[in-house]
Amino acid sequence: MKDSIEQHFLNKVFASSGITQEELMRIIPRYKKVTFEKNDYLLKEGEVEKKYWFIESGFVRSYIIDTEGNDITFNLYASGDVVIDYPSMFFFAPTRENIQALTDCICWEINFESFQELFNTVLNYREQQRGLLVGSYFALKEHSISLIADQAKDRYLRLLKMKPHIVQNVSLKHIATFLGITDTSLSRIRKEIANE
Amino acid sequence: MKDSIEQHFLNKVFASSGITQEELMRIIPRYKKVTFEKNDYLLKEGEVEKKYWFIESGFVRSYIIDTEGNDITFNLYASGDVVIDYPSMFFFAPTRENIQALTDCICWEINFESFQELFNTVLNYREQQRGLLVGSYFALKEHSISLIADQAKDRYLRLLKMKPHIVQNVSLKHIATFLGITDTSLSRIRKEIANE
DNA sequence: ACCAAAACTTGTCATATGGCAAGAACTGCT
DNA sequence: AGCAGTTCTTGCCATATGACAAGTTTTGGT
Repeated sequence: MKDSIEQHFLNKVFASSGITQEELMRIIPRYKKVTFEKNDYLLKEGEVEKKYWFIESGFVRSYIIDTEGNDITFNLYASGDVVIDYPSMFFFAPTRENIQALTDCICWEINFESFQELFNTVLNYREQQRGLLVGSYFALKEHSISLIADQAKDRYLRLLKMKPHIVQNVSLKHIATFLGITDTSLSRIRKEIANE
Repeated sequence: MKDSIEQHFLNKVFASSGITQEELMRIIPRYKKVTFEKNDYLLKEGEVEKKYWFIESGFVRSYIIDTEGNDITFNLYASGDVVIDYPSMFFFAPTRENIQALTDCICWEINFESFQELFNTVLNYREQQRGLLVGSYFALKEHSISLIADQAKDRYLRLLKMKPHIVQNVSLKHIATFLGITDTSLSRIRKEIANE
C-alpha cells in the first residue's frame, strides 16, 4: 500500500466520480507509480502494451510518421490527463503511434487485467472509465471539427485558450503539427497575433 | 417479441461477439425497430436524446453548422453502422450536431435505460458495446490523421476505397465537406482522377 | 562560460484550395 | 413531357499555407 502523500493524486483523480471510500480502497492499489525520463517512450509504434497511465506531472506527446515521413503530433498530454491507446488496450491492435515523454514524468499505471477486473466489478469505476473514453472521443471530435472548419490562426487561439500550459511548455514545432500546419506558419501566426 | 425475420439483422449485429443465445434473448427485445423517412432528423443540435441506433438500411448524415454558417458533414453512416452521439448519450450534453436521414431508413433503437441495464448485467454485451465505442474512436482518429497528413485527393481516394457505397450514394457536396474541402474542389479532384 | 545543437523567425517563391459566378446535367414533381 | 430546383462542373482570380534556405536566438551539456 502506498503512503497517503503518494495517494493524494489518485484521490483527486477519482474524486467527484461518485466513487465510495470502500471502492477507492480497491481501486488505488491497482495503480502503480512509474516514472519516465525525458524522451522515454511510453509506447512505440507496432507494440501492443496493455496498460494506460494517468499523468501526475510532466508533459507527453503522441505522434505518427505519415506516408511522406513527416513527424505529426497527434496529441499532447499534461498533468491530470489519461494517456491511452484505445485500440491497443482493447483490441490488442499494434499501436499506430509513438508516445513519448517530453519531460521527466510521474505517472500512475494500470494494466489491462487490473483494469478489466475493476471495470467488471466496481460499478462507479465502470462509469468513470467509460466517461474518460467518451471524453477522449469528444475532445478528438472537437479537434477534428476545428481542423475542417477553422483557419489555422483560430485553431491556435483555441488551443491557447483551452490548454495554455501546453502551449507554454511544448516546442512550437510539435504544436504546429498538432494544429495541422508547419512550424513556419505557426511562427508567422504568432507574429501576427503579437502585432495586433 | 419480434418475429424471426425481423430479428435477422440484430442477430447478425451481435454475431461473433461471444454473446450466447441466452444473452441474445435478453438483448434483442430491448431493441425496437423504427423507421425514418428521407430528411427526418434522428437528432437535432441542442437536444439530449438518450438513445442510439443501428442502421439496417438507408443512409444517414451528421453535420454541424460552423461559426461562419457553413454546413459541414461530420460523419456518414450506412447499413450496419451505429449512429450515436456519445456526449449526449453518456454525459447528458446537448448534441452539437444534427443527424439526418439522407434516405428512408430502417433502424434498431435502444434507449439509455435499457442500454445501461444490459451494459451492467450482460458481460459480453458490455465488451461488445465498449468495442463499438473504441471502434468509433479509432475511425475518428484515422479520419483526423488523414485531415492533417493527406492531400485532399488522397483523402477522397481513401474514402472511395474504404466506403465505396457511401461515395456512390451520398451527394458530392456532403462528401466534400466531410473530406474538409468544397464541392468545387472535389469536382476538380474527381475530374483529375477520371483523366488518369 | 563556451560551444554545439536545437528551436525559432523570416524571406522568397510555389501550390493547393477557396470564392464566386455561370453554365450543364440531373432529379423530382405534377 | 415540362418545368423548377438541385447537383455538378468549369473558369478566373484570390489567398492561406507549404517548401526551402538562411539567419537569429535559446538551450543544454561539459
